[in-house]
Amino acid sequence: MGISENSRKEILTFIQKFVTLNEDEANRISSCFEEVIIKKRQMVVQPGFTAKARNYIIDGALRSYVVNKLGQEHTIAFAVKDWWITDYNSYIYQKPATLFVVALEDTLALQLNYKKEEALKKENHKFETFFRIVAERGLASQQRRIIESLTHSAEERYENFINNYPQIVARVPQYALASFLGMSTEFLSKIRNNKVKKKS
Amino acid sequence: MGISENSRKEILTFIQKFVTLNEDEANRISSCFEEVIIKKRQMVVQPGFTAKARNYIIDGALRSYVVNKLGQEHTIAFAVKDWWITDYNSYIYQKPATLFVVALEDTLALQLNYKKEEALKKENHKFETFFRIVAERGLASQQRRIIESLTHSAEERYENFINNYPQIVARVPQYALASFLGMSTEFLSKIRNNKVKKKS
DNA sequence: CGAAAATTTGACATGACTCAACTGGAGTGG
DNA sequence: CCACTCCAGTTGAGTCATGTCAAATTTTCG
Repeated sequence: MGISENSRKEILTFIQKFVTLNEDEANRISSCFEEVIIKKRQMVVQPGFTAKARNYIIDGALRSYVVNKLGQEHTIAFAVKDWWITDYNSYIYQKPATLFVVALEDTLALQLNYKKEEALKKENHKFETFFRIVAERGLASQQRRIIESLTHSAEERYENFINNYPQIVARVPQYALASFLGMSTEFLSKIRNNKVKKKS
Repeated sequence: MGISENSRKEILTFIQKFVTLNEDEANRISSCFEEVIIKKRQMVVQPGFTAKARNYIIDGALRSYVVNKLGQEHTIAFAVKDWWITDYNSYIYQKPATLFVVALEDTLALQLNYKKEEALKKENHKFETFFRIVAERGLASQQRRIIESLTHSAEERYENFINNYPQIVARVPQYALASFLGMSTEFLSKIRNNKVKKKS
């Protein structure tokens, strides 16, 4: 019980980018997190079960994905250091998940339980503000993702991704990246190795 | 000046789905909105200019879209009665927009200015809660959109859309729907008229 | 070291796009 | 209120971007 000194420092640094906390507040919010080690391939969310926590990554990488009726996986999100991940439809509405959230490598994360988060938001305006900002930024980032996927070809999406998120590319297997970018692993492989036939 | 009685009632009903307001609070928040009529084809957000307001639709329909370098339009979102729309990347960070937001028909909307929204969120925990919930739900809805677009064929996306949002299909031109669903107008037309060749 | 997982490659298939021509309404001005 | 224009939608032919399949190769890790 209680999180490590380093994790506490990390999460508080993150929170204080957005709101300024006094010592009591810092103690209060940091005490609501649980430190967990998620082993590679371990699931933290599974379809059919309600996501009971959101996960803040201290170190490592998680990935959320759906499996369609043909058995194909589609990556919805990645999370590396400093990012949050969960199945938001499940977490926010506390209903069964449709996503898997799985560790791509051994990962150290802080979990915030839904009930505890509700209590935090209720008891202190600053905590409410913090979660509002996190949600807003998630919204803006997803808007960017939608724009990117609608307006660019497979090759452009890959180029843009490696430019914008090199730290993710470095840690994530290629099949997961391909399914995030909305293409087959084979096609991504061809793009990477310049095997795609081009006109002109 | 001040908004009409009906608009006031509509927005307060919406807000009170999420938080309970006393009379002073109801007066305070409703007084921050401005009622506007947006004529068909009129823009409320344009690339290069910062989105200074978010728009709540009382009646009518708006659409946000990007234009890519080939001049093709891609619809990012629709908004009809009870929905919000803006360029969130521009609004939240108060930086220049990349999207157009335009009226598909003459529309009555309530605009909430960024500065006024900031003040509201700051002064009252309940208002902060309200905007947090709106952002969270937006996030969840965009997560659903991303899943839908990654996991379904053009034809399935169309079928699902008409089942889930018949009220939007009824008000929105087909080219806008096609570009929202990520396909060409011609292809959507063929789907609608069963002109798509199928196997077996 | 060996097995399983991930990636690569080539041949072929196909879903969706482009282009161009045509049709039918809706809006506008005389 | 007619004539004209223009915009949205339709259709078919041809093409292309990306997918599928299957086999070979490389990497990872127990």
